[in-house]
This record gives sequence, structure tokens and C-alpha cells, in this order.
Amino acid sequence: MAKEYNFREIEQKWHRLWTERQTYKVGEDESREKFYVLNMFPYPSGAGLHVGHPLGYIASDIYARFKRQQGFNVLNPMGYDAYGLPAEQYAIQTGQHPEKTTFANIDRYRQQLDKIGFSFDWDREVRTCTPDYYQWTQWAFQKMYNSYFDEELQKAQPIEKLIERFKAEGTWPADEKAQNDLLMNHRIAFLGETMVNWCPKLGTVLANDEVVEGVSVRGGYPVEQKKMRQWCLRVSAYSQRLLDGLDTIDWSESIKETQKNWIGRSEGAEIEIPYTLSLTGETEGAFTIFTTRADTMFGVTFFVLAPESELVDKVTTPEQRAAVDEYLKYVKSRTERERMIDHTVTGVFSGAYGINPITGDKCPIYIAEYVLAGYGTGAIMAVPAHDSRDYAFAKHFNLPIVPLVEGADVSEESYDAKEGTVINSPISEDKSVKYDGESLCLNGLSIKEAIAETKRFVKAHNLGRVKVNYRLRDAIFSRQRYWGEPFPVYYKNGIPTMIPEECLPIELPQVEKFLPTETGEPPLGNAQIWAWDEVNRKIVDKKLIDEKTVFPIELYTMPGFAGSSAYFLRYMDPKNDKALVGDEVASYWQNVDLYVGGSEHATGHLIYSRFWNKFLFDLGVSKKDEPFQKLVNQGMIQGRSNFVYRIKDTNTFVSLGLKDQYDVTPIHVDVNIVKNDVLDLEAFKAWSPEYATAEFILEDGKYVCGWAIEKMSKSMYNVVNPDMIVENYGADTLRLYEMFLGPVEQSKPWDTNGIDGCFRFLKKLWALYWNKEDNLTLTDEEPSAESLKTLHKLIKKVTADIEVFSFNTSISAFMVAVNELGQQKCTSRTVLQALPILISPFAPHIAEELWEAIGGEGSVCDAKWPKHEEKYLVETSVKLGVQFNGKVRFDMLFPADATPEQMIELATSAPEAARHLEGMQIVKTIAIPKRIVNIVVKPN
RNA sequence: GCCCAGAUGGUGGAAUUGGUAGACACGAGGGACUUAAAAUCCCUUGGCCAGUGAUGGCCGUACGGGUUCGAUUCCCGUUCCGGGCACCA
Repeated sequence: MAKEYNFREIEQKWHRLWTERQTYKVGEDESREKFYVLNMFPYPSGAGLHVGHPLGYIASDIYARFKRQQGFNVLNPMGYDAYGLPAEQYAIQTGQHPEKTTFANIDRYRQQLDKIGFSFDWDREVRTCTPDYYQWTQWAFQKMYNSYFDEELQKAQPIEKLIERFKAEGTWPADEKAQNDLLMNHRIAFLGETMVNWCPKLGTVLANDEVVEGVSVRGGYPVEQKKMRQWCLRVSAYSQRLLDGLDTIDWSESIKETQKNWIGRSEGAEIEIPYTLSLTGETEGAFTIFTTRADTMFGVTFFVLAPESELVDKVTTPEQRAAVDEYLKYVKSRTERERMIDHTVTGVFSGAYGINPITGDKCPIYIAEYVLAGYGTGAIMAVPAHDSRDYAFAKHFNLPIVPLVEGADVSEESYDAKEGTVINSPISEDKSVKYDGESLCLNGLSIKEAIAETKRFVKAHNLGRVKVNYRLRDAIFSRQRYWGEPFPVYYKNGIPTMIPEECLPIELPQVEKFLPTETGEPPLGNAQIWAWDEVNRKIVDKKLIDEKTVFPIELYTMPGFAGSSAYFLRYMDPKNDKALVGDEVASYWQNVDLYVGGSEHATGHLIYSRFWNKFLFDLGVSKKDEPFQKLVNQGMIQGRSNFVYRIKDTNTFVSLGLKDQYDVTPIHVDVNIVKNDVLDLEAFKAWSPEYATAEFILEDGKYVCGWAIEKMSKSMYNVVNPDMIVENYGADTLRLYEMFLGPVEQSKPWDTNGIDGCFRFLKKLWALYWNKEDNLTLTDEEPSAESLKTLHKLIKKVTADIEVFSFNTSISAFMVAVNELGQQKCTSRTVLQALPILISPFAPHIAEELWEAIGGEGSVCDAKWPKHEEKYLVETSVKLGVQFNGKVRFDMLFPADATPEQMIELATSAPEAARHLEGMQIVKTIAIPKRIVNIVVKPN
């Protein structure tokens, strides 16, 4: 009986030793090249970890360990995104302080994580809800407040520079209030009166990415549009840089695409449209429209304004006033959700006419909800022939449709494609207005040429300008919640004022109740000690507010993404109390080389943190424009639910294969009492009192359960807990199996059934090292050529696979190699001392144990990653398939150094070839070294 | 509607980017050891056909075409599933 692989003992031992020896502690080390591996830090929920959570951590840990063994100084930190709604909702229900539950959850997470054997440097742990961390969130906010985005430099600049410029231009107002209003339009963090997503049920506003299909992502409560004064971040200023940066980073195409869609760059033109209040009247004024199809100016048959547009009031004629008001009332009554789902055509004529500057035509101006106030100028020119929305509107209101593309049939639908030759532009010469003797003519041009020509014309004659629009909106940065970073802001005569930087952090005050106050203030309104004493520079009791030296402090808190936007910088220097990150430290670690996390953050965290980092880069704090060089999106682990089938109105359960003979109801059964789809009957009876007296109809003496792939959740009883797996198989098996399941990026169901294969592999690996007497098998004998080949094949394959994150195939290669070495009865030190190093990224505990047993020096984590040598892989002869007309006919051996010509020669003269060549003529011969010799023949 | 990614045995998935499809693992079947169980080890396992047999033949990577000596891989079309954006002018 060979020495047993006692994973429990081994894993406990190494967890202890790693802690004692501080194996995973990292510091800056100029002598080695840095490598920064990062996981998206978790929000510690009350449910604890399920097997899906560690997937990304395991993958990145493998990579981190591998890089370390390759000689890099690897930073691999972990922390917690600790502010958030669930803890607060729980606090409202139970009265427990969110900090208490959050910290309890963190402890639980830590316990679970520790069992899996990650190489995290826990000394660098950050929690977004601790003052020493959020001090720097507040600090960054103040920096944003005191900065503006310089369009020309395309970077953030101190607000003082802007003030100087205003002064130089003579546009700097004398009045303090006016100064403040002016600067607010430029600050990167600003207080704005904007339409926000208001969620009454949650009692807070939400960012665009927190709302999907008109309901909140958290909770699924309805969200309405409301105009409110909120803190905002001018993310939109960085649109172009956020877009350009995508080309410099190594992210998946799909996530880049998602971000490109979200940023939504569109190039077009803004054109000035004068308007009159009647067909015969004088010009009253002008408005601006935005279009990406400047080429369709000749097809404009009406104009449309968004109902929320400020122009609506100006263009509405007295005769139309009543109709317009009624329409606006209707629009207001519609929720965002209704507007999004229901696209029925609605609108109203304003009474006014817009004058097409190209044709001179007067076209009616409508007001319709299909035009959005928030995009472009909130006004459009409508070209029904070539825009489907305009088309539907024109059909509904019986407006003319003028086709502008050759061959386009617009009798049934619009022709939206940007291809074809332009016609009817103009229809006749007198239909085109002359400017400085020049009139626009697009006939015969392609659409692309026509767009360019119109832009040129419009620009040349000052009718408008070329303009790039972005769909990306500024982020609403305040929440009416308790459990978040407080704003370091107080209000002096209604003007927001920053609390001095030296006084940060402004700590979250204690409150009795976590709900909004009776007067409708946010939860911070419940805080008693929450006023700023400007003279003594400290937080004092609210009662002392006198609006002279003591002022009220902001009651809003920051949103969830505030704390997660720069945490990767803080990991570099987590204990620094002078700066977010020290300059030298930041210069060493630069940015994250490998970031691992879910793709669901594509339009949230991954945009905000890129924005936040770009801002800090402009300040010189961050050293790279892009925070995350390479991004790997791990897939979701779905649940695999099991079912039992209860015969209706009985307590009898029938096995899967026999269920069709009865009238049954499928019932979810806990997957932890099912093994290989066979139900543990006793465990089932014990599972719930309801089933204590259950009876079973078995097949082949077993109860076979049905199964389905569903989301992993408690209610489906399909949650598999990593602790259970670690208990039964060990952390190394868990790690291997999570990776063996399939590619990291792919979503896949968890199925514990296959785990035995990985467990067996580790036992086989273990058995290579021990003989029957429990002694090491290790000898100093020269390894056989076979064993060397096995080893070097393995090194080559594993090294290449880890580099491209193909962990399932590297593990397969290990399985093959261990089987081969077992068969070869390999006991050579040369071979056996390399294996623990190679396996250590995947299964660090067993690797350490074996490394120690064979007398390896130090920790296997620091052992140098072996390099494969090609000479051991070279064959003396090569077995190739020889094929005729594409079909393989026989295999034969060639000298390894044979040239293609020689191989063809040998293949055609081989005895096996004779019967294929009989009566045939060789048309063509192809030799692919190490693969195949191909001979194309035809009858003589 | 627009954009992106994908479809391979009973199952999870390989295939050196155009070169013997199905590695590796699970499951299933058969066998060895064992009083028995567990553990371990060995054999078979895409489908169909022929043969006592080592074996041989045909079909096969969602479907239909194409390029090529050769296609899971490249091109065109179709179907289905997943993801993103969406009255964004």
C-alpha cells in the first residue's frame, strides 16, 4: 500500500506555513520586472461564495504563480467592494448597522477564500467602506470638482486655468453666484439639474447602467424620469479618449464592441434652421438640428422637436397652443418604460415652419416623443424616404415622401441604407438656394460623397458645422442612501464648497434609522453631528448651523462605482496616508497587466474606472492612460439542478426512466444529496420532514434524478459550495476541476460528476513519488529518452497554454504525462523534480508537499519555471500518413531529417504505394513535414 | 432593426489556425484483484456495413453550396442558440 495522498493534512500544513513564512508578501523590487494581476474584487453578499465565484480567482492565480516562477515580481492583491445596496436594505429591515453585516460577510468570504490556496498578498487588502480607503475616493472627487476638461488639450486641467481664460476673454462675471454657475458647466464633478432615473421604491437615483428596460437592476423596481439636482461626473468629456483607448488594450472584441456601442460616436453635421410662425410670416429665429445624413437635405419634408425641448414654447403658435399642451401632458404621463416598449406614432403640429436652408422650402415643425431631448440638439430634420422613424411619422400624418436614391422604392418602407447614387438633389435648378453664387448639387454622387459635399457646403457658407456626437452620458454621481461614501462638501449660502483636503476623510456619520427622514431628506438627514464648522475646521452638531461659520453638509452619498473606480491604484500602496498612491510606487507598478472579471461590468465599472483613471492620469497620479492592459472575462457558472418526480397526490417518487408511466410533478432536489444523478435515499428522507416517509419506485435498484441547467441559486437547490468540494476532494482538486471544466471565458454549468477524474490525476501524480514502503522512489539514474520526451513535451505544452489562458488543455497534457511516466516507471530525479514546479500554479498544495519531500529549495512558488529543450522532442524517424487524392492510404516511417523531396521519393517507391499507383499517373505531390505526403494521381 | 460571438459523440470539451476529427475527462459496457464493498488496474466506447478474426469499406464537425490534392478551420447563403445596443436622427 503506497503512501496515501492526504490532502487535508497537506493543505492545512501549507496554509499554515504560507502564513508563517509570508510566502505571498510582495514589495517593489527594481531588480525584477513587475507583473500586476488583478481580479474584480467581490461584493461580500450574505450568501457566501458558490463554486462560480472562485473561477476567475483560480485562473488569475494560476497565471500569477506562473509569472512569478518566470521571474516576475507579481502583485496579486484582493479586497472587498464593501459599500452597496443589499447591506443597506438588510439594515433597513433588521436595524443592524450595515458595517456589522458587511464585516461579518467579509470574514466569511475570507475563510472560504483561504481554503482554496490563493497567492494573494493579504497585507494589501482594501475595503472601500473604511475611512483610510474612501479618503481617496473623496479626494479624487474634490480634484474632479476643481478641474475642467480642456477640449483642445483633450485632458483635465485645474479650474483656475479656466478662470484665467474667462478673465482674459472678459467673460468672467463679477457676481459670485454667476461665477459659480459658469464654472459648474465646466467642472468634471459638478452639480447639475438633470433628468435622472428616479427609483421611488429604492428611494434613490440610479445611473444609466443600473437601469435595464425601465426597471432597477437591483430589485427590479420601476424607474421614472425626474428632474433633480444631482452630483454628476463629466464622463462624456472623455468620450473620444475612452473610444481611442480601446485600440491600445488587449480586451475581447465583444467587450470593446459593447463599450463602443455605449459611447456611441456618430459623426454628423449641425445645421441652423430658421423658422417662421406662418407660411407667409417673417423669420422669428432659428434652431439647430443634428444629422448624420447631411446628404438628405433635399428630402426634408418636416422638422421634429423633442417634447422636452426649450424651443417648443417658442415655436408653438396661439392656434396650436391647446393641442400642443395636451400632447405635452400626454407625454409627461408616460413612463420611461412605456415609451421604450410602445413605439406607436404620436406627435402634434406646432404651427410653425422651418426653412430648409438648402432648398428654401418651408416645412412644418412637429413635436413628437420619438425625438429625444438628451441627444444631439433635441431637434431633427425629417427625411421620411430614408429614415424608418420619419417614414412612419410621415405616413401617419400624411406628409410628403421624397426619394433621393436611385432605384429606391419608398412606397412601402423607407430606404435606410447608406448605399446608392443620389437623385432629386435638387429636383430642378430653382429648387436650390444660391449662396455667394454657389448652390448645392448632389445628383450623381454616391451617398458617401454627397455627405462630404454637403458638409463642405454647409461649412463654407456658414449654415452649420461638422459635429461629432456621443451617446455616452455624464454619470449621475449621488445617491439618496446611507451606506456609501459621504461627499466632502458643505453648502455655504446654497453654493457647494469643498471641505479642505487636509480635513479628509469626512467619515460617514452614525444614524439611528437608515430610511429617509420624515421630511423626505436622504438618510444622512438623520445624522445629528453633521454640520461643518468653517473656523474650527471640524464636523459639529447640526444645531449649530448659523450660515455664518457653520454650514450644512451634503446629505447625498456616492454611488457604488465610486469606490471601485481606482482601487487598483490603492493596492499598490494601501497604507499610504499621504497620497492615494506614492509616486515612486505608482511608477513601479504602472497599471494592471491582467484583469480578470465578468463581462457584465462592460458598461458600468469598466467605463467608470477607465474614466477615473484617465482623470488621475491627467493629474499625473496614475502613470498609464489605460488602467487594465489585458482583460479576461470569465464565464458564468450556471447551476445544474436535479429533480425527483413525485406521483401526484402521493408521497411516492419515481425514478427518471419510469416517470412517463405516471402522472408526476418534478420537484427540485438538493444537488448535494445526489451523486452522478443517483439520489441518496436516506439523505433525501432526512432533507425535509415532508419526505421522511417518502417511498420510491427504483430502476436497477437506484433512484435516478432528472436534471436541467439553470441559474445557480438557493431556490433551485443547485448551489454547490466550494467548502464542500474542498472538504471531500481538497482545494487542489477543486482548482483543477474548475479549470478542467472548459475554457475560462466560456459560461458553463457546474457538474460535480466529473470531479473524480481530477482527483484521480492528483493521486496518480502523488503515487509517482512513493514506493510500496512509503519511501521516495527518487533515484539519480539518468532518465530514459522516453521520460525526457514526456517531460519536455509537457513543459512545452503547459508553458504555451498558460500564456494563452488555455488551462483545460494544460491539465489534459498533465494527465497524459503522468500516465506515461507511470507506465515508464520513471524514478529519475531529473524528471520528478520538475513536475511539482509545473503543477504548482494549478495545484499549489500538493506541489509544495512534493517539492519539500524531494528536498527542493525554499517554496516551490519561487522555483524557476523549467524551459523545454527541443532536442529531447526530436524524433529519429517520423511516421507520416501517405495519401492519394486526399485519402490517407497508409502510414510509413521517414528519417527525421528527410527533405520533402526525399519523402515524396520514398513514399512513391514504397511497396504499399504500388497498388495505388498501378495504372495511374502522378499529377502532383505535396509533402508537409511531420504531417503528410500527398500524391495526386489520375488514370493513365 | 443594427453589431458581436457561437453550433463538434450520451456529456464537458480537444484539434499545433488548411493536413489522419473526437485528445483529455466524465458517463456507459466488459474484465482483473477482493468473502464483500470501497479503492486500484486493464479492455471497449461517433454511426452504419462486411468478416470467425487481426481488419476493411462507407457516412460523419447545425443545414445548403463554393474554393482546394485536402475544409471543423477559408468564402457565399440558410437555420438555431447566446451577448450587446436600440425611436441615438
